[in-house]
Amino acid sequence: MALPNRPGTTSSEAEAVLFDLVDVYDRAYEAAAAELSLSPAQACVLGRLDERRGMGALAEELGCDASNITQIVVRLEALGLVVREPNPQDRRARLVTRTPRGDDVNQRFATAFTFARTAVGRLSPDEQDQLTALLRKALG
Amino acid sequence: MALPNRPGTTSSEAEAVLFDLVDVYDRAYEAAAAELSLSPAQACVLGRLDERRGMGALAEELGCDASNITQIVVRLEALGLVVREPNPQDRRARLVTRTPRGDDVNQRFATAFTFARTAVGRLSPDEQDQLTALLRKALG
DNA sequence: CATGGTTGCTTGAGTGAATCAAGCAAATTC
DNA sequence: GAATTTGCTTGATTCACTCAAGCAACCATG
Repeated sequence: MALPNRPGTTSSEAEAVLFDLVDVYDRAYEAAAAELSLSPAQACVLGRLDERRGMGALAEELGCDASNITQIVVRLEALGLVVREPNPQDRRARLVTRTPRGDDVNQRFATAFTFARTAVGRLSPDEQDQLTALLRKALG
Repeated sequence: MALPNRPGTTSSEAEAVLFDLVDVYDRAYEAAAAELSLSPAQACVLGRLDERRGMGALAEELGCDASNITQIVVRLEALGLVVREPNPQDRRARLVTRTPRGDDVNQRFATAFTFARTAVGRLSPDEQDQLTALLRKALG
């Protein structure tokens, strides 16, 4: 299990709940990925492939180096969850697509990662709206 | 930058804001650690050392293998931020303490990691209470 | 067109986090 | 006092991540 991104001290109660939330969320994400024998990074990339797209687009969206994506995609490909096809428009580029098995695993991941669904589900529709508004405001 | 723990699809708005929140939080934590040339895991361990404690206690609190803690502490020790002293009560065990430099770096990390403080600070005291209550309820 | 720069991706080297298995020494239990 | 358990470290392995370098293919511009 990955170490939490949790500071040592907390000044307000609201902050403390926030830390808890992030911690529980991250662990749930990791656990859901692990159920399918995926790393969090692999689950994340797999989830972005509803449409076929290039390596560079993935790197940019996910905010990391292209070579990082290469590695992760290579592993997903080795697992048979993804294929890299040549891009007919640009022979340098490669388009990544989920295989049917990849679709299946991705679907099962979405089912297994219940955290956000469950958490939001504990709130009434009104409360959900309040939460949304408060978090939007807090995020600035 | 680490890949986000973000699923591919989102069903409700509240969920989407939650994903954003976690994403922004994690990136802010990582960035604050990076400012001090620490990894997130190192910053996390350093933050737990307000009192001296054993390796095992750290591992248990942070929910990971003891050997993982060993590595991280070894690196923190190499950076001069932490020392491992023998435990007079139990000669198998070792107590980890921050050095003065460790205290300083930890303090500067706490200052640099403004995310939660800033986010909560955008809310009025009433709103903070509402948020706390909603998140508590959502966390179950 | 040629040639020079840019883009898209991969490779290689290096670091760190994480896990598991194995080991060792000190403590505990019986 | 022998067997077990506890606390930690070591070693091996995997993966994520970054940076630098490289290689094609694309795209100017003259």
